[in-house]
Amino acid sequence: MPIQNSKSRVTLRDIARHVGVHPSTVSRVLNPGTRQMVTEEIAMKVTKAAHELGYRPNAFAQSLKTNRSCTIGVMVPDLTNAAFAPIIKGIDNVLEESGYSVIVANTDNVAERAKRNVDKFRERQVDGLVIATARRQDELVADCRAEGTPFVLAVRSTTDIGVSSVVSDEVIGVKMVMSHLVQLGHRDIACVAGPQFLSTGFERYQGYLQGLAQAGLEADPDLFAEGEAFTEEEGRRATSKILATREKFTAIVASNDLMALGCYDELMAKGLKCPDDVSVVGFDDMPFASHFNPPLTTVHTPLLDVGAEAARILLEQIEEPDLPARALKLRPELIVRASTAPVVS
Amino acid sequence: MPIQNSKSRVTLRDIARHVGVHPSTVSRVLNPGTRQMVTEEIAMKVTKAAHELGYRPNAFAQSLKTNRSCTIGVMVPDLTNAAFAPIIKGIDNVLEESGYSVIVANTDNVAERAKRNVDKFRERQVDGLVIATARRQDELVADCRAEGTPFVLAVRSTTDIGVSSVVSDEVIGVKMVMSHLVQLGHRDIACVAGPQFLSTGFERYQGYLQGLAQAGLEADPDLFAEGEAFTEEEGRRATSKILATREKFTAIVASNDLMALGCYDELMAKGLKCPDDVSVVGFDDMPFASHFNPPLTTVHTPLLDVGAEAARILLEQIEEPDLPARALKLRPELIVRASTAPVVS
DNA sequence: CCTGACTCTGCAAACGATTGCAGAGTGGTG
DNA sequence: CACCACTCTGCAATCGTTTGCAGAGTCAGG
Repeated sequence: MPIQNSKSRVTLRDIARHVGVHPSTVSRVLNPGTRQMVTEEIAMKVTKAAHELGYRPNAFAQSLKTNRSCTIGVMVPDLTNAAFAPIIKGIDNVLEESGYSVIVANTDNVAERAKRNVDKFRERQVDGLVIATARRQDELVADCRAEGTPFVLAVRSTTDIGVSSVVSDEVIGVKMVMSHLVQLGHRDIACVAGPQFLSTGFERYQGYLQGLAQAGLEADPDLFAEGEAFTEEEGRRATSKILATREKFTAIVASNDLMALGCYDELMAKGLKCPDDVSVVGFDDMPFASHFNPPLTTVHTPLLDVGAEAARILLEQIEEPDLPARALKLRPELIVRASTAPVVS
Repeated sequence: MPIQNSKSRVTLRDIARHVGVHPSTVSRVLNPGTRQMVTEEIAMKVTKAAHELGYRPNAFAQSLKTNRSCTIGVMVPDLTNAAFAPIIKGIDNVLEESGYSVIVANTDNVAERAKRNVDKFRERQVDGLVIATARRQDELVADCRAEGTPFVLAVRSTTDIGVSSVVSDEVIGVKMVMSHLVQLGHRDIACVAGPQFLSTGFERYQGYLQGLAQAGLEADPDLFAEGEAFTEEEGRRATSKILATREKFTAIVASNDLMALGCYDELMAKGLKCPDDVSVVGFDDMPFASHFNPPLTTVHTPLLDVGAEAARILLEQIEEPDLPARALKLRPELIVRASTAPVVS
């Protein structure tokens, strides 16, 4: 087997010379869309030669000419947060089939870094963006709209209308939680909320309020505390704040699983037992939520599907830029585990 | 504010025309390496114009010309496995500073998919690869060597010599585990091993054997079971196999945290308590290992650092392709939590 | 004042593909 | 037999940069 000099790439020209045709002919053969333009016989020879010589199209040259990179950018706030990996996986799964590649960017929740990343994406001419970092009011999103870059929001939406997004239906989710708790006899239900500038934090809190109202319960400001981030520490901090001002309550709705974990920590530190003294419920159903102590009752967000759907919508949008924006809400599911229990009277 | 027609990109030419110089001059100004070739006055004007017009270099054109894509590919077996996200994050962190972007590929542990992904990477002319999917004998790795693509292995190494890799020092890790267990009085220690075709699975098992020997204990084949994958189910299956053949043992060394979780499951199903009846230790210290029930004693693998170092080595390798390969072993750390306890006699 | 050394800028040819256009060849029809 | 329509292939421009080379200009030294 002749060792192919790895420095010298095989180009269309090489094939052309080898077969004895013009490079453009080779190009036509190799592009499915134009293949039928050339005689079958030549086409065969070209394909064969291409294969033998080990031809690999130069993606840059192609992109330069066609202005499409077959690449999409994904922005996540924190790769380490177990919730985002499934999203990326979902995206990757559907994009792989279409020959797209995904470039990921980790913003670590800093806006400035997000901005830099979008810039980098633009330089790389990504065909579209999946944004999982959006705040409810996000200038980056506004920027993308203005620039005309196709993009779709995942998990977190903005207040703007007319932008595509795929999220979990938070309202339904919280309602399930609230009726579950009420059914268990809880009447004093606290809310350890996530940041209100994120749609997830906001909507889950709003849903909590609605849920209370629907059950004929009154919202007590002392039973609410907002964390500054969706983290365990903030969950703990918020819980401790509530515990400090208000003694009696029997359940906590945390805005995501990590914060719920923070509740666990603080309750344990204060000698309270979950679920015996206080029931806790989270959101997202991240991996291992079933292995926490106690196994966490939570609202399952179909993250893989969120990613997959976002990718599909984005693909559509890239194909037909004039398509109207689509806002998709996926159905969440209440997973009852051991962190919620009937209130003992 | 004049709305810039988003269709028409600003090119070097545009700037050149605007300032009244030749495109090549603009190019020189904008490239840090050649900037001092041109008069400061012109350079200033160019920079200013570039900024005003909102110039963004076209990465394709650049790459086409320079043959460098400032892009590296990362292959992971499973994005959803919490262990791999930190690696990617580590990589991203150091690459971002250098202006590189990372393209991720998820192989889902299927070799054929890995192959496709490497092909895709080649088409995209990635400057290098980080491979976290390597088997001990990996033809893909051999392939990459043959092709001369710069790459470095992360977390998992191969039997080849002369390839760069950064992994955790498994031997040290297991030794710490074994002496910890022995010190607690354990003498009948089982091993729930991961796949032996992966370096992690293999070395952790070898270390286990060495550890036994060092403590003057004999290896009992009945106390060993190999899972086919690093998953909770396989961990559970292996545990159940050991439980079936051998009644008496007081500790299990699982080859990673997920498998340890499987041990938990099976022990509980069989009515055994951890750590009262059986101590369990895992590997990796994945996020939330501290929240399992009981909190898991495990060997912390510095995944973020693994990623970061891999990226650094790769960068070096790209800069100077003739550099000798470097195999880096990072120091793991034993994290003692509540899943290990003294053996009660 | 001429020459040589130097500095700066422009020219033009790449990089590897795509694509509108035109021309060559073929075959069918009036 | 002439002409038209049609199919197939080649030509050449183009995408936006980079870069070796050459020419223009400056300056100092002899």
